[in-house]
Amino acid sequence: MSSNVRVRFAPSPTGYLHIGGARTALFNWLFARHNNGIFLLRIEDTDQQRSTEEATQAILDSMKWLGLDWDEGPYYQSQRLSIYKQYAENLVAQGKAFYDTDAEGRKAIRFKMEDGVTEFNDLIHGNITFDTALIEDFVILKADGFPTYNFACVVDDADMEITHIIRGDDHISNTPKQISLYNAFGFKLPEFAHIPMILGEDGSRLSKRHGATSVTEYRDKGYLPHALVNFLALLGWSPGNDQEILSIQEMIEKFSLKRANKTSAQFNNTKLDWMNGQYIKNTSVEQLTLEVKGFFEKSGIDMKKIPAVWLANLVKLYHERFKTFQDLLNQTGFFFTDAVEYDQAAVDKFLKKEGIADLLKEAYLVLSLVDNFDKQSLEDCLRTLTAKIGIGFSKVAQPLRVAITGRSVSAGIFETMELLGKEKTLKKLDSTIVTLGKTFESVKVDAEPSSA
RNA sequence: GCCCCCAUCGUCUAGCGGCCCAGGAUGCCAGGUUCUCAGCCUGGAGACAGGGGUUCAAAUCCCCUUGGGGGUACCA
Repeated sequence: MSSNVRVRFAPSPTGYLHIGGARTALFNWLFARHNNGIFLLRIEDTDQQRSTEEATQAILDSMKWLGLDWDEGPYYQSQRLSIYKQYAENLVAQGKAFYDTDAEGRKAIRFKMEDGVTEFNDLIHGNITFDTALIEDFVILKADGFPTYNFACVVDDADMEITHIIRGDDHISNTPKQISLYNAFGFKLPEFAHIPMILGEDGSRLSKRHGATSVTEYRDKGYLPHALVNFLALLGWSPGNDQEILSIQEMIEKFSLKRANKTSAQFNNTKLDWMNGQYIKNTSVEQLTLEVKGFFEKSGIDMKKIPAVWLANLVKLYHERFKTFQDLLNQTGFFFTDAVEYDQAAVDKFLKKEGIADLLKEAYLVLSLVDNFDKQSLEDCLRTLTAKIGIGFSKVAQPLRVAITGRSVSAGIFETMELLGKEKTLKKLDSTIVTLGKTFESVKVDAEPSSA
């Protein structure tokens, strides 16, 4: 069943789609889908200086990545110049607008603001009143023949029969101008819903200095689009119960402007990370493996030599341990290199002890004798070793972990060795034993070469 | 400066006059599981910006103050 609801997302292509814009797009999209209405996309490229094709493409890509599909458009305002001109001249003919030349000699058309009171009922804020005497006659058609935002917006929204204007509340103060325009033309007024803005983590306006602010950056850092959508949906809206993880379908079913907030929200990367982790845990290993492959490839790892089964095992081992694909890459980088990159703190804590080299050599020896290099055999092997020496298991597990992975933190040591394989495990271990003798000064070890 | 919007734990929020000495999530702290971390489980600390009203009763309604955000362009 369709309805007459028609909404739009109308970004200006002067930069990437940022988080705030994405949330506005999402609310429009959810509103349209919930009401079986139409969601259309309109590119407001009326600023010839700042609009770029790259930005337009980035916005379209971001929308697609997020899954925000549109039913009409994208329409480009730059292709509708004659329409705006016609409407503007019509206003001049009616005496509601006039030509004006500024100090720089630029000739533009200005709209005559009538003194009075403009009041409208915002779907989110309720009644909002403005004294239009405080608003000056504003330009509607610039000297370059392009319309200004307020003008093009009204002409298009009326022409495209937009029923609900859902946009950031930074547009509240534009609304009286637009309403005056609607009235001047005799257009039917749409409903207005001004949703709060998204602020940076420090509560100030979201800007580049807050780190990642564009949708593409989140994509490139290995976030899942649904997680971002879910997170964004909960910024300024809630389903009314304690549910935080919602499928797209659930969001559509439950979405309502009545449950949208008036208060601006601060973007919180930490919670986004948690949510992305939740989505990763709820995504199958098969699916993740596919995406991880693509992500690792883009990150410069030669995946052609990596068997699919092996990668799936890696993903399985880290399934509950990583929050983003970038995070996974950071944690598992050592699997893809021969050299061991040491974390200094880990070395200081676990390798700079007397007798460590000997202990690792013993470990090397027994490990080299393990035929089936699987986690069970490895566990039996190492537990036997520590029992024989008479030390706690962690006394060997940690040095071994640092020796092989370079860090004090990793997935289970047996699983890690199994996945790494006997050859590479021994190679890394040997490399550490050698390094211990050479450069980890303050450690007294014999200069004899490590056994192989 | 002027105009507009907003105000519940650090953060995201539930709450729409009594069910709230305020619930959930995240983050943080502690304990458990354990080869480390993560995860998971259990517990804990943590908020109605301040001041006036209205009312038998206010986080919820009104006013003021303060704080934050937005606008004031031939930007959108």
